[in-house]
Amino acid sequence: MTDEKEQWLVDLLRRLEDDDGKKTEKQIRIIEAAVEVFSEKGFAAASTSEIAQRAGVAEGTIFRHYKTKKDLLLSIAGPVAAKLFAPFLMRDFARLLELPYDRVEDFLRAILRDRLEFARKNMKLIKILVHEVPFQPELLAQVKELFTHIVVTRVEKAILHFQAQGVLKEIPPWRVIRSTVSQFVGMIVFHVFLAPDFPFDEEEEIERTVDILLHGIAGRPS
Amino acid sequence: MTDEKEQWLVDLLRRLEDDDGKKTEKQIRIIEAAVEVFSEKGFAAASTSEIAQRAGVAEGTIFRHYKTKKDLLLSIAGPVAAKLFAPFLMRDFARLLELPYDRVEDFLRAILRDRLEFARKNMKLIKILVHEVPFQPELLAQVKELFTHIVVTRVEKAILHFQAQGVLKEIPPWRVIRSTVSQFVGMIVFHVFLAPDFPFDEEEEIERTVDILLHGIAGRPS
Amino acid sequence: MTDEKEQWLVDLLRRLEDDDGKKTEKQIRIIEAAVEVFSEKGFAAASTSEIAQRAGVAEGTIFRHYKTKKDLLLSIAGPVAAKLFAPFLMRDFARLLELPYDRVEDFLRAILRDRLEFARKNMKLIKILVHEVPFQPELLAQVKELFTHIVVTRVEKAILHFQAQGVLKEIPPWRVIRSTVSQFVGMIVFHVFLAPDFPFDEEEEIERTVDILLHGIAGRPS
Amino acid sequence: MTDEKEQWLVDLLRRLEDDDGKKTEKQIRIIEAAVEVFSEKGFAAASTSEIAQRAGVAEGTIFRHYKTKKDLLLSIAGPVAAKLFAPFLMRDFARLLELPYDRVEDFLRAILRDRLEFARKNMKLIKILVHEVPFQPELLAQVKELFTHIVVTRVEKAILHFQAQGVLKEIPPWRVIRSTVSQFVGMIVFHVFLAPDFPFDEEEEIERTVDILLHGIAGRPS
DNA sequence: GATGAATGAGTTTTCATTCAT
DNA sequence: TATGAATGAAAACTCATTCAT
Repeated sequence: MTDEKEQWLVDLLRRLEDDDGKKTEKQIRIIEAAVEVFSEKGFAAASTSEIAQRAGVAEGTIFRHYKTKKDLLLSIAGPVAAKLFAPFLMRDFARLLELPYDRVEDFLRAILRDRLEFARKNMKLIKILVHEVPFQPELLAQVKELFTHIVVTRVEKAILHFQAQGVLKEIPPWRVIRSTVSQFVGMIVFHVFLAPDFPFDEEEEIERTVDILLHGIAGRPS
Repeated sequence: MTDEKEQWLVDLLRRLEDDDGKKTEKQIRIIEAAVEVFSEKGFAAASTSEIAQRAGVAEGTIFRHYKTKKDLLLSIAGPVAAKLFAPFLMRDFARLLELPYDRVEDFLRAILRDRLEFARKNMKLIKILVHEVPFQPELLAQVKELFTHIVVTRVEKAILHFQAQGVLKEIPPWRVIRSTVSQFVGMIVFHVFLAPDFPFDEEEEIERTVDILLHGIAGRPS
Repeated sequence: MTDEKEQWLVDLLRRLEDDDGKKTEKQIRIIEAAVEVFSEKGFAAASTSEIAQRAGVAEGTIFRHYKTKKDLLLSIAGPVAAKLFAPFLMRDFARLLELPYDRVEDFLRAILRDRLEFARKNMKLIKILVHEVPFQPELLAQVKELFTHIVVTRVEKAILHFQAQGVLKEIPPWRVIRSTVSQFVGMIVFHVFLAPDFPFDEEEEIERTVDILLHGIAGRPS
Repeated sequence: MTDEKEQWLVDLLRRLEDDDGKKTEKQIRIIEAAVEVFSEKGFAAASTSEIAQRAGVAEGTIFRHYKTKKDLLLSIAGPVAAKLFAPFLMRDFARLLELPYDRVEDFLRAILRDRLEFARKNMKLIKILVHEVPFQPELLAQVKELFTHIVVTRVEKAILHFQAQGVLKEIPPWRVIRSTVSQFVGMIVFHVFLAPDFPFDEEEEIERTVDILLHGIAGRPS
């Protein structure tokens, strides 16, 4: 990994932490209210006056902290994009390659468990991000940049490593990524967004999902 | 299948066909323009005046045909929801159960091929549907109703049938559905929406995707 | 009475009768619907499309018969104004002066009875007239012209005649007119518009009202 | 009078006074402009843009103070309804019953004088009220409630009291009320609305009107 | 004569943003 | 820093009127 890329990562992580610091109480209330309203009605249909009302501040106060309504959106949705990919940015991720090869399943389970938890805690933020990405070029660029960066610098390497060990099929890495993301996203969307009341044993769910990802849904030809 | 359910299906299909009939030329231009603008900016951020302009009609003309802007949206997004599930409503689908058991892969490929084609032809409509469903209770209800109906009356039966034949693993049907939908949606989203310029051999893509769905991404422990 | 004035009266009466002749069935339905809608919502708040709908004709049909919406109003409200004053225009009215002086009460009763009946049969039309007169200069002029004409040419003469006979107090005729109109209008408004369900013996009501007009509400100082 | 009723009265009077307090200058200008335009064209035909223009404010400003155009109307017409009946709500009114019986005429004169003055000062407001009451159920209900309340709790008692003293004829109170209202309204409508330029000696006018009300228009049979 | 789709000017209403306090 | 009244541009929607059929 080049110095430049390391720097980028360090900056990002620092920004994410700053995020929660140095904010007045009103600013926090504004963000919270904005998250609520944006996720309920969508960005375009949300009105700053409703946000102000729910935050218990004057309309003008919003514009003291955020130049425009879109600024407010970006200050909310931007960090989520980064946090979404955070696990892959952590130094821990690199150690993955040192794992004994038969622990890959554990790793996939850990990732899924972590992102499921994250999605549950950040439902509204994720809803906002997903809905606004297609309409906000800045967000789209940010997400693409993050995703590409991560995939290129880390995930792809890991996949190739596991393929060399024979743990994964010899198929193009992007296909592995796509399938994994598909299964994981499908599982998370179902449990968090579509059927949040569906009762389930989380650990078993995770295990089954990883199992299907690895071994498919076909029966064993006897 | 009960008569009542058959009737529902017949009604729906007829409605879908009527859809394209008996429309004045201006009405068609309005719909086309609305699809464009809605998919570009999202429903809330789209203005009826821009739609009118692109359709080359007076703004009032829109409101002669559609009582409100939301009416216009629903008249566009409603049918898409139905068409999205159309293949499962066709009589042909029932014949699936008569297939020789080793042809299940062919069937999955056919479905994926068909929906990929549909997505490509209806990109904008699907984008609109997906984006507005969470904000329009009417749409949500419609989609849920369709999905539930189809799953309950048809797909589940097919899955149980194939499981009895040993073609599919003995896991809860909803898990089969979720995994299949996840893989298929992931593949379609990637090729149609995220990377439409990615060069690929469609038939191979389909085959690989079905293969991963059925047999997973794990390597063969030699 | 001068020839000119006689001519005016003759013209008016003829016009009133023509009114109901030579009208197509659709025209009649339009008028009826317009009366309904105008009286329910007021002229300005009434829409031609609602009138067309209630009349069961196409919107364009209204404009084939009436150049503008206001035209439609005037064709409805104008005649009512004339009919409102009709009794004073009739030849019979002139004979009033030949009545024995002690029959004045009978005459007042007859007028009140007649106008009460008229109001009951033309509630909606009168409502329209009253509400639109202040906003439609043409109507206002028409009403003023009619009222002045009648008062000057007929009623005033009658009052002076009765005063000469000692049947009426020696007060300015306009004061007699005002008091009479006030009492009569008050009575009609009450029974027809304000409390149409108030049960009452019409003949007694009329008698009492005329009695109060003539002799007041004061008790007899014993 | 029960406590509850007293409370109602107190509330109403306080509301009427508040009415003129705590209003920004722009708000006052909006009200004034609205009164002008509503009285000139009627509510439905008045446009908020004209009101804004005459008030010298932006159109949006109107809607900051009044949620809808109808809100603006009600905030204007509502209080008028109350003020119209105010004299009967005052504590002074109760003292009427203590007057020497031969002062009833003075009392009627005072009422008439007061309401004549009120009408002159509030021509436009009264015009608006009268014209909109039939089309705004809220207003109608308010007026009915006020009128009924007053009549039942106060006026009727006074009439019975005077009848017991022999000052008024033994006729049903509602008939006394109707005749009085008719005569007074007739007089006020004439002098304020129909013929505002008619030159007259106000005191004499009032006296004559009360005289006719009390003793009628019949001549003294000599 | 009758229709009803189309118009476009006008209406009420919303709302992000500014600014004096 | 915070406020909230004020703005005005733009939004959704209405409707009397026209005109080709």
